Amino acid sequence: MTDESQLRRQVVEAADRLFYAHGVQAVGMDAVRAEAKVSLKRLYSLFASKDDLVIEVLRFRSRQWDTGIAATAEGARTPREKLLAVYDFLGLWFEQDGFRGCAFINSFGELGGVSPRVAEVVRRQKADFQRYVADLVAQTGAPPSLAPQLALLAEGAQTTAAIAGDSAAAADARRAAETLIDAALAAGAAR
Amino acid sequence: MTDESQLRRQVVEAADRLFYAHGVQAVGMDAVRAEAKVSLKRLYSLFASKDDLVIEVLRFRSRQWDTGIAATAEGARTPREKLLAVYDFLGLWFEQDGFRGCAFINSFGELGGVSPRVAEVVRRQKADFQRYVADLVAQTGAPPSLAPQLALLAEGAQTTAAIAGDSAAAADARRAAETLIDAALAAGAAR
DNA sequence: TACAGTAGAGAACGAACGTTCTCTAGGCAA
DNA sequence: TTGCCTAGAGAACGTTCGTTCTCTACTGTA
Repeated sequence: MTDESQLRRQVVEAADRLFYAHGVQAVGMDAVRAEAKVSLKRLYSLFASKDDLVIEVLRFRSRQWDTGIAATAEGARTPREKLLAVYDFLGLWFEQDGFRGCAFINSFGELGGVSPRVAEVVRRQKADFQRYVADLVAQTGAPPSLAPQLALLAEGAQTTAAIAGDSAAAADARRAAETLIDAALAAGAAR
Repeated sequence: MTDESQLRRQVVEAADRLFYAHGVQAVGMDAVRAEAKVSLKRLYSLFASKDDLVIEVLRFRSRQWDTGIAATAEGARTPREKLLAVYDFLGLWFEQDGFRGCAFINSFGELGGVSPRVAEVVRRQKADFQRYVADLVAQTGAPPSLAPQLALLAEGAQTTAAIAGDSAAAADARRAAETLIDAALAAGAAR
């Protein structure tokens, strides 16, 4: 049982590496098998189909994102700093070797039009992030309309960094976020 | 000759519809043939391979984007209004039936990892847009650092609207852009 | 009418892929 | 040791897809 869940994780991580680097459809199940160092039989005993594996990989990425964001927020004290920490987190990520954008956005572009399950997982992930930002915005006392604006910056930074191959988008987004937060707080205070 | 270029356009538009709706790899050349109402032989006499067709479709989208943005800017007088018109353009696009995000971002996610040609076309398209925004920013007199911030909002709006299936992202981006532009101009004036 | 050339329809080919099946070797109980 | 069960390696199967080939019908010309 523990052995099985450990194997599942091993396969999911291997598939995640390959899917992220090359795209889902460009990676065959045999390549996943080789990367995960499992037999094809075992692979199909752990996941009924490639579709199921793809969904599991996305859920895995989702958990990774959550813990990464939470860890970065740890180092920040005020809600404002926690919000800005999101962009610092993005900056570190963009610098990593093999960064190729947001796996959810990529998967949505590739499979969202044909796989409702993929579309749903991606939608949920993005909705969760919107909620996370909205909570922090509420804690700053700024009006709720600030939250989607800050989320837009984060989404835009991910695609821009991926396509331009330049991590500067994180710093750009952070500076824009500072301006927006300060303006929102000033507008609130003036009222 | 004119006949040939007209046929090419007919095929490119058909392929664009299918690729955009379902993703490139989910659409076979036979489906393109059916949608374009051409024979397979003719199809391959117009485009040497599916790869070539994909590139041509992206270039077609690129021209469409350029003319769309230019047309929207027509109705605006000041550089500031031209910048904000970008988000109005996005808003109209998001409302259209079958909107499924930015074709360049989608293609990059699907094929960027395996096709350098696709990655290059996407990169160029996004760089052109950055330049367009930077030109307008310069005309407003705001510091150049404002430009990538405004571009981030546009990129983020496209993915957010696609995934959430909600066109509100355009209005969010527009409001954020107004705030950023005003803040940048105020900071410049204060100096 | 006879014929050459062209283009369409779609069959055919070869490769790749998701999935299943077969064969074999190794471990373990009796 | 003998027999049984499991699991790995990878062959095999059925399908899909990109691309090419074949056959047929039609057009225009002499």
